[in-house]
Formats: sequence, C-alpha cells, structure tokens
Amino acid sequence: MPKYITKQRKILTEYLSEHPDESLSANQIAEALESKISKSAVYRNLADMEAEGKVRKTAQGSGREVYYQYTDNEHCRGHLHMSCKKCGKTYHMEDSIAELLVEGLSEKENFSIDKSETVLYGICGECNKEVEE
Amino acid sequence: MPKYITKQRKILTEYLSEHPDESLSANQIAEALESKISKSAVYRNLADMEAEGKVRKTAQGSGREVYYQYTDNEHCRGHLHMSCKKCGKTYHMEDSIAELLVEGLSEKENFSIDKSETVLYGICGECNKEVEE
DNA sequence: CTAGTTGCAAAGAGTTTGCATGGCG
DNA sequence: CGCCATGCAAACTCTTTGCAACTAG
Repeated sequence: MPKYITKQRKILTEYLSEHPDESLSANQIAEALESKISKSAVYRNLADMEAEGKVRKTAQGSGREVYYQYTDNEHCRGHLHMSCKKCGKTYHMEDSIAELLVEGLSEKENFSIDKSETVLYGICGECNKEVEE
Repeated sequence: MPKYITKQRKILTEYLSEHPDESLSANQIAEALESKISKSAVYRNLADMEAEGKVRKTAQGSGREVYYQYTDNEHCRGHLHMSCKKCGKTYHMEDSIAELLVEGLSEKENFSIDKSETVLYGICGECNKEVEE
C-alpha cells in the first residue's frame, strides 16, 4: 500500500520488531515514538501494515485494541497464537496441537478457523508457576 | 453488583436473550433500545452484567468491542466459542474437540486456556457452503 | 519535479462521569 | 422513605480526516 519508504515507517517497523511478543495499543506505540513520529502517521502506518499483513490487530480481554508485529517474523506465519492474560506475552502454538484443532473443527463442525485472526487467552506456564509458589 | 431490578435492566436482559448468538456492540444495543433505555444505562448495565459473568465482551476482527449474552444460557458455560467472520454468528465448540485442545495445551505448552474469554474466528459451515455454490 | 507521506489541529465515534430526578423495595 | 439506578449532557479517550508543507524516488 505505501509507495515510499519513509524515515517514520522505518522507525515504526524497527520499534515493532523490537517488541515482537508484546501487545501494544496504537496509542502506546504512538506515545513511545512521540518525538519521532506524529500520532497520525503511526495510525496510518499501522493501518497500512495491517493491510499488508505485517501486523495483527487483536483485542485484549477487557479493553481496547492492540497491535503486534508478526510478519517478517520467523515462526509466526501459519501459527495459532496464545496470549497470557497476566503477563501479556504472546506464544506460538505447537503444530501438533494446532493441527488437531484445525482438523477437528473442520471435520466435526465444518468450521474453518482463521489462524491469523484467532488468539487464545489464558495463563502461560511462567505465570502459572508463580501462582503455585 | 446491582441491588435493584429495574425496568431497564429487565428490558436489556430480555433483549440480549433474544439475540443469544449475535455479536452486538454496546452502541448497537443502545440504539436498538433507544426509546426504552438511555445510553448510559445500557453501558452501566452491560458493565455490571459483565462483572456478574452474564455477558461476555469480545472483539470482532478488525474493530470495536462487542458484547453478547451468555450466562443463564443452557449450553454456554464451560464451552469454547467460535465466531463466524462472515455472518457474525456464534457457535459452541463440540466437547470432544475442546477437550483435546485444553488438554493438549496444558500438557505440551503448560498453558491454561480461559474458555470464557477465548473466541476462535473463522468461517462457519453455512457460510462455507455459500462460497462453494 | 511530482506524488505519496507527514504533522498539526479539528472533527468524529464510542465510552465514561457528575448530578439532579425518579423508582425499587 | 432511603438508597440505588436512570437520564441527560458534558467530559474524555481513541481514532480519523483535511490540508499545507515536506520529501523519497
């Protein structure tokens, strides 16, 4: 969608690739880069990047929308994602499990899941550990 | 959370139970009931109902938050939900598949999924059919 | 040079809040 | 009758848009 590679776009891309597994709102990103990119440029670029499939837009449990980087990123494509409600980190689901799910849904419910838009919520291993301690 | 059962609350509950499987935004609901409940009452009641677990708040793919009824509702509790990106309907996942997923994630990834907050996105059987025709 | 992109500020959309009035129990 | 909930409007937050200035190619 964009035709020029601008300085701002580079900064944004760089910032996102430095925070690959965090869920960040457009506003958070805009504020973090406040001195370097205007808010409107952040919004416009995120929208472009979403259209290009370089970034995914999801919602965090209770609140506002969030974005996070994903394309260009090694193991993201074609994987299902899980987000920890506690620490906010994103995880990639093991293929064997994802396969079972995708096939099961397809065969038994005739539902074709969209891997890139689906995010499972729960508590990750790390955070589960903490609770038990 | 609420201490009184008001006329408005009844109307809202009734409206939601009449639209059990649709994803409705707070605004849509408020507009549909415009003549009967004020916008602020809709928002306040939805927030209360969410706290009580009578309603779930989720996000539809690209956009804003949505709500939909779920407690009091027979087969909702303890089930994973799937939402069709095309028609917007909500489906309940068959137990056998859900079990596999929940156990698989727990054992292999140590991730405990939150069934009530997770919604899988994709295309449902009905809509898949249409595409093929 | 020329069109796409930025920055700013103003406009929108959705949601929240303060306060007086009204209604449930 | 007392307290909670409602309604309205104003306040907020997040996001989008118009337009002149800037800049990548």
